[in-house]
Amino acid sequence: MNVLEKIVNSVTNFSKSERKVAEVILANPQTTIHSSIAALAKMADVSEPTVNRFCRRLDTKGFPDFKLHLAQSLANGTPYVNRHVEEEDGPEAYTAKIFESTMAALDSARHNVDINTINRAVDVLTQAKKISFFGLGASASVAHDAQNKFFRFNVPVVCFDDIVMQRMSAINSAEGDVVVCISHTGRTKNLCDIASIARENDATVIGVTAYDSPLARECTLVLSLDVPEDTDMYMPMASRVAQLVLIDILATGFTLRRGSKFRENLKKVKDSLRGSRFEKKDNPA
Amino acid sequence: MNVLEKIVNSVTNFSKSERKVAEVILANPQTTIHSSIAALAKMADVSEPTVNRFCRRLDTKGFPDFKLHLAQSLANGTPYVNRHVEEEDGPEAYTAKIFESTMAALDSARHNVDINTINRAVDVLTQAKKISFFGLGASASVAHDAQNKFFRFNVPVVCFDDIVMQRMSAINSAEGDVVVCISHTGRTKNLCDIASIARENDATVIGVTAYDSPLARECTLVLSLDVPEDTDMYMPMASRVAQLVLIDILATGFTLRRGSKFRENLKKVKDSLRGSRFEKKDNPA
DNA sequence: GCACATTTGTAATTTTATTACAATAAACTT
DNA sequence: AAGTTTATTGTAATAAAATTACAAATGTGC
Repeated sequence: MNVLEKIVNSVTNFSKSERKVAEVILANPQTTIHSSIAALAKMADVSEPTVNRFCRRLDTKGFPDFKLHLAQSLANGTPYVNRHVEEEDGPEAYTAKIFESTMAALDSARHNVDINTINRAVDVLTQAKKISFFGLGASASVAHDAQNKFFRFNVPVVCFDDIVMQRMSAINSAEGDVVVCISHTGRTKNLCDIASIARENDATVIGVTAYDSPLARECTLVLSLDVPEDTDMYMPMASRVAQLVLIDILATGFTLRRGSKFRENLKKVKDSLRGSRFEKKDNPA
Repeated sequence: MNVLEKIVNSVTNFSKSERKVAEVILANPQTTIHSSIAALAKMADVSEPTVNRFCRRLDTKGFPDFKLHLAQSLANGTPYVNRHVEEEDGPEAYTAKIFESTMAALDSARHNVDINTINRAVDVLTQAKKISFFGLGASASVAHDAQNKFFRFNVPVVCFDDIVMQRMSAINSAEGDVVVCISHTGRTKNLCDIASIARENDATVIGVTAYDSPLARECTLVLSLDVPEDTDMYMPMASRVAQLVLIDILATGFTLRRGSKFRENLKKVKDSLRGSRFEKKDNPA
């Protein structure tokens, strides 16, 4: 356990003077690691040996060792845990929490995702005659993003966030076409229909969705991303970031499969943007 | 920069004896933080002052301070470094690399982002009569996502990924309106125009873009995210994830500012989706 | 209110780090 | 290549910091 947490947890075991020391340390931990035992003792208005005893009570070898542990706690604190945003949080607090819980979500997704399925999805995508990305609501922007990526590969790509268009597109799909359905919950009725229609027309359907959901059952291949979502906010946040990263992975797999010759192509696409941009001073031509 | 990396990087600037010290430290960093200067000097077979000079060369105040920095580096363990995808990478490799570099990007963004500006942006957004999100290319999907979030707040929100629509919308903006322009590079000419037009019409312009870019100069408020992008892939990946997280943060700040009463509203929006979804077995009604 | 235990502080000691300076080694000049 | 300069390293003295031993003070139970 982290020293800082340890201090908080064992406050009850401390004596009066030790508590004074704890308070000073918790109030300015960053200062503490750069202070001598004498300075800290003075700040807490106790004697030096009291500080030393305080350190020992926390199972450290002494004051310098304690500072080491404290420094480590401060370096990363609780690395990437899913901390929920609370009513009273100020900007620093909620910013940190959202970054951290997003990272925690990615970390979790990384361990849960099935590499094998990813590989098969890449297989299917590289051989596709046409690729369609469908999503609704929050997942629509993920579908758009996917389109923006795969479009660069010079493959026919479509993306619809309109049920009617999706439906028409699905009905027109044929063998060799790949339909990617994106939905965090996997319970959106309309999207399940789309998946079902596409399959009936012999398209391969990849679901970026929850394993064991109605949508998953309609798909040929399911890419599941078990992400713990903070439902307090009533908005999909971390889950959608994980979906995007998954798209990045599929796109990367795609380019790698196609080989280096193909990557020249990507460079061309990127270079084509130059005309629409202001040049960087240090990057003429 | 992390002390360990610093040692590796500045190895060329070291003298012979200092290099001996560096080797010993790199070989057993964990031991180092629990050693005295005398012990370390002996291990490296140099004198104590040499060790001290070594520490100073690394911009630390002395040996104890150096140990503190080293402890922090070790705590971090630099778990999420930006590892580049390579030609020969298999699915496990590139999947892991993309997850990790995305997380590294978020970690970096977290430390670079200016909380103060975030707070001011939230201020401005909560007071907006109308909010517009504009992005082009890869940033368009970020804009869509933002729309999807802010739309739930029952505030007038628009989002265009079409230059003509953006232009018309910008020209019609007025005091009290907030325009959010999203662009990783900040060099997209058309978007700079939009920002400029919006400002001329007294709208507040928030730029989610690179600090010190043409777009940034047109904005009232700049939210910069200094993310190291893997340009080998010729696609914006990590940077766009960071932008999304930033949107999440702004949306969260918005809801917190509005208070708990307002959050009831969000729940209603979410509940409204129920009809379009298959119910969960364990969640009837 | 006294004996005992716990907590806290003072002062001495020890450990640890730093400084000042001298010796050595390397580089450069003529 | 010898002499001069500069950089590097080490020795010994000094200073700083932390720890220990012990004594005073405070609190607790009977």
